This record gives sequence, C-alpha cells and structure tokens, in this order.
Amino acid sequence: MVAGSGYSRKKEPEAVRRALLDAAARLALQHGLAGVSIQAVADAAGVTKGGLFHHFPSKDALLDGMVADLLQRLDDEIDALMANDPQPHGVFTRAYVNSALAGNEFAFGSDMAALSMAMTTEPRLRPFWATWLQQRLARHRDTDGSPILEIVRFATDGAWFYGAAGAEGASEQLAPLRERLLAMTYEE
Amino acid sequence: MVAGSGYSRKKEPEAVRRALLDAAARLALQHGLAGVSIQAVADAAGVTKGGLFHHFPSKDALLDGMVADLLQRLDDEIDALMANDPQPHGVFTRAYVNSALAGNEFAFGSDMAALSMAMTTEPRLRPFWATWLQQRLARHRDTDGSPILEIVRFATDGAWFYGAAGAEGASEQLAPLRERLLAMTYEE
DNA sequence: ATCCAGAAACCGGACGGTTGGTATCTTTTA
DNA sequence: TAAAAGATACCAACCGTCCGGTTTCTGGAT
Repeated sequence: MVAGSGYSRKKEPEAVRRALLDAAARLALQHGLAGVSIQAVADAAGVTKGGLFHHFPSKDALLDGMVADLLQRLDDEIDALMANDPQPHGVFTRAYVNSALAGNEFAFGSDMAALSMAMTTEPRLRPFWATWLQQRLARHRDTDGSPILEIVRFATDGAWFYGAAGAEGASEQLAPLRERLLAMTYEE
Repeated sequence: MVAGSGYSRKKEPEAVRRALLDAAARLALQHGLAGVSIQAVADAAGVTKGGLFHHFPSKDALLDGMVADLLQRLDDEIDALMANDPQPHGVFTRAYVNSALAGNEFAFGSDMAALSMAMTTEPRLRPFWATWLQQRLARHRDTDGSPILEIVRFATDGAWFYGAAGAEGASEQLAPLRERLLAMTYEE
C-alpha cells in the first residue's frame, strides 16, 4: 500500500444505493430537479461519480430508479394503513388521504414532493404515476369504485399540491378539509 | 453596408417579448423545464441570445415573467367565463372548473401545464400560484367560500393533474367527473 | 484454515458539449 | 443623433459520461 494514496470504505452496495436514491429525492425537493446533478447526488451520498455510475448506468436510470422507489414506498405505506382499517368501503381512498395529508404536519417535504416534481418536469416519467394509480385502483374497484371516492382522491391530490406549493396557513386550512374528506369516504 | 454581413429585422419589441414568453412556455411543456434554456428559447422565438437578454436580464427573470404571464392569462380566462354566468353562488369555482377541464378536449398541452411544471420544479416559483389563488379567493369569498366548493376546486386540480400526467383514457374518465363537479357548485 | 484469483464495488480525473452571462458592435427607431 | 433593439463573439463554470485504476469481497482449491 502506498502511503497517503489509499482509501477505505466498507462495501455495502445496497446501503449505497439507498443513500443515492434518498439523496436524489432530497436534493430534488430542496433545490428543484435542476439541483439533481450526478455530482451533487454522489456528494450527498458520500460517493464519487464513478461509484454512482456503477449503480446507475445513466442519469435517466437514476431518476427512473428514484421514481420507482418512491412509488414503492407509497405502496407500502398505503398497504400498512389499509391493514388497520376495519371498514371495507373506501379503505383504499382513506389510506390514500391519510398518506398524503398525514398527521398534524402535512407531508410537504416528503417523498411525494420529489415524485410530483420528477413526473411534472420530465415528460418521460409522467406515465409512471398514472399507471400506478390505475393498477392500484383496479385492485380496489369493489371497495373504492364510487364516484364520490374518486372526487375525494382527486381533492386530496389538489389539496396536497396546494400545501406543497407553500401556501401560507395551509396546515390550518387543510386540517378541517382532511376531516371532511375522510367523512366522505364513509358515505353511501 | 458590408456585403453579406448585414442583417435586417423589423423592431417589434412587444411582439418579440410575447414570442419569448410563448416559446418558453411551449418548450417547457414539450421538453420539460430542463429544455428551457436561454439558447433554445431565443432560437424558438427567432431571436439571438443577446436579444433575449435585452428583454430579460436573467433566466430567472424570464421564468418569473413566464409564470406571471400565464397567471395573467388564467385570470383573464376566468373573468371571461364568470361574466357569462348568471348564477352568483359558485361563479368563480365554476369558471375555475371550466377553465381547467375545458371543452371536450382537456387542456393538457395548455398554459397550465407549463405553469404547474415551473412551480413544481423551481422552489422559488412555488408561492406564486398559492398567492394567486388566495388573492382570487379573497375576492369571491361571498360566493365561493363554502367548504364544498373548496373540495370541488381541489378535485379539479387533482383531476387536471391526473389528465396532464398522460393517463390513458383520461378524457372518457374525466368528462363525467367534470359534470359532477359542476353540479356540486350549485348545491346548498 | 489459508491462499489466491476474479469479480464486484468504488475512486477520481478527463473529455466534449452546453449552460447562463457579459461585452461590444451594428442597425433601427424616435 | 441619442437611445432602444438586436446581433455577434466570447467566457468560465458546469453538465453527463466515460474509463483506467484501486480496494474489498467471494468462493473454490489446497
């Protein structure tokens, strides 16, 4: 070993891949998609550009991976929420609402922000979301097929978007809205 | 005049400015915000970079101008729609719905696409939209203040977003939804 | 148990191209 | 003729990508 020229790093490919994906999402919602450069992502993940390119053959592949990962997380979160819901009618829609407008603090800086940004900006990534929703909806047609629930879901998207846009007093405004939307999922 | 080196162009500053704004919006929804470069906008508008920089001192100024212009157009369109609506209750919300989900063909490739893209991608531009909505809403609090109308507007946003994402069969799916939303604006 | 290849993981500099921006010049308009 | 409108040339910085090199891991053969 040549003194001073060596470098050492534990090889944890999965962890690095995770770090890269997380860094990409974080950079996206902090500085916009324009801030997601190979160099920036690599730096934020504690890896060099070369290391990044070992995991993702191109930037497009990185963004694709990011979107797929975020959709997977959303999938899991919704599944978890659905598991704790005894009422069959509108389970998916309720989980959807609670996932997007969660807790007292809304998911502004959350994963979904990076997702919506990616698909809005990059035309190539647009169908991903719609496809995900349609597949998910096909699975829950029996419990979540009514027109009212469709409106509830779309309203959730709009409300989330409004909050993510950084509207002042959005938390206070959206809290009662969420309750109204949830109440609507039990109707009919 | 040196032979072959001369150039001639009618000087129409306002027309050029319009062309630049339009070109920026068109490039945005065609190739994403990443496709909106100074050079590309200038080329598309039939002007050189120098010409562009005469009208907009920076790229940020160009994007700000684009967003402001798009919001202005939206303002005008909604005003026009409201003028032809005899029913006071929910006028603004109806105009909002009709503007976003207009005609038989939805406004996918429309101005709003560039708008949502710009504000989603660039964190700096995010407050513009929310501010616009809040100001507009303050003007129509008397006629459009009810919670139901709020849900209708948010659902409109979500539905538009869904359509803009390029979902298959969105037109067929969203047409009845629009009618339902419009019907809701007359309730109560 | 140990060794030793070979593969996988990671480094980091170099490259050609593009970016936003500036400075200077020419043409048109008022 | 002064100022606006636009053209042209140029720059430093950054971009995504590539590639040769270095380190660590893995699993047979011994």
